[in-house]
Amino acid sequence: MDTPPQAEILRTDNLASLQRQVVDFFVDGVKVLGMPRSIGEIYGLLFITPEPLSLDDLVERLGISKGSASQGLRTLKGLNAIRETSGDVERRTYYQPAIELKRLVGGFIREQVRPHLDSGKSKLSRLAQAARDERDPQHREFLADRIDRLDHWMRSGSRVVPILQKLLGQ
Amino acid sequence: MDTPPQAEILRTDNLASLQRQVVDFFVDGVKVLGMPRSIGEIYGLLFITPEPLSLDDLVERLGISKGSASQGLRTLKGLNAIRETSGDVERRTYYQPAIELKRLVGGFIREQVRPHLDSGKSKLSRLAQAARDERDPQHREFLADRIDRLDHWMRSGSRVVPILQKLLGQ
DNA sequence: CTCTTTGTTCAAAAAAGTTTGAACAAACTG
DNA sequence: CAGTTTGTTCAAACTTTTTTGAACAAAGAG
Repeated sequence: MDTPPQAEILRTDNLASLQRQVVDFFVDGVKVLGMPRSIGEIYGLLFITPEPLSLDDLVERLGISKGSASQGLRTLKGLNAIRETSGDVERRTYYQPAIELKRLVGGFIREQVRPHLDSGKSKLSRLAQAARDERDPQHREFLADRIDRLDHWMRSGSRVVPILQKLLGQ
Repeated sequence: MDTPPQAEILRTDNLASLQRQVVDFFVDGVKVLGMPRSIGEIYGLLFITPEPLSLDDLVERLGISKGSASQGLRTLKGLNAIRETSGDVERRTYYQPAIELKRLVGGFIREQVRPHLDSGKSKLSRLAQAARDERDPQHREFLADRIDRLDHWMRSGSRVVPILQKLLGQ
């Protein structure tokens, strides 16, 4: 946590200064959300480029590997963060960014937030059961209290998610 | 992202099963928030232990190094997530968890959310300036549009934070 | 069917992030 | 003061995560 930013200097890409700035902006953004830099680079470049880009365009302009680009595009698809434009004659697939905040937030919540809330809830009920097995009544009460509190936290979280989603809708 | 959980098997600690479960629950929790496991372990153990614990208690029970424990406690202090109990006669410092969700959320927002929002805003204004330097009017308009959109996103984010904080205020 | 283009997969390499532990500082004790 | 206890620091070791790139699959073109 809190490690100083790496050099940022020797990346060999083919971007103009403004593009690089935007890409870095998104790299920071996705890092905050716990995602790898390649995701931010790909989305960022799509975001600041008027025309749709192909996988090979991304590889060339960002100076990343085909593997990274392919994997990054897959994740972005899963998040509903990009659209594929099926070129009519072209065989190659071209990508454009989804730019509606609502859509992006929705994808993130579906893919990254909900699963954790769900698995947390199931762990919590196993935990509650274990707490009931405690022999010492005093300690059992303490455990029940703490686990109850955890349960409240999780509920608060679940309650807040749709509100958040609504507030960021547009 | 999305890497399978590691073994979790060879850790040598001195915890009962239920304690271990709770600690792991918090480890997962802080990982989601982008923090290292030691933070989750320390907070988790404090959370599920009735009496205050010292740094050496944490080292011994969790099987982590003094360095980790010291650094973890420092971070938790910064987040307002623990309280130090100044033992009257005891020289040693003992720690208890702060268990009010409001307080925890507040600390997290102050330490982890606000700084990113702030640095994002300043990067964005530099970006807006750069966009005005674009020569081609068509492309300049495109850039202005995109950067304007980014600005809206940041504003939405800033607007939502205090609401979130209020909603989670117990 | 063979060649080419486009994209995917995944083991190994590299990078990033975390933990350790020995050296050090601070402050109390006798 | 010298010795002890408590806690901090930070470079090196280690762990985890990400990226690379070569091998492979799929599907169109000739």
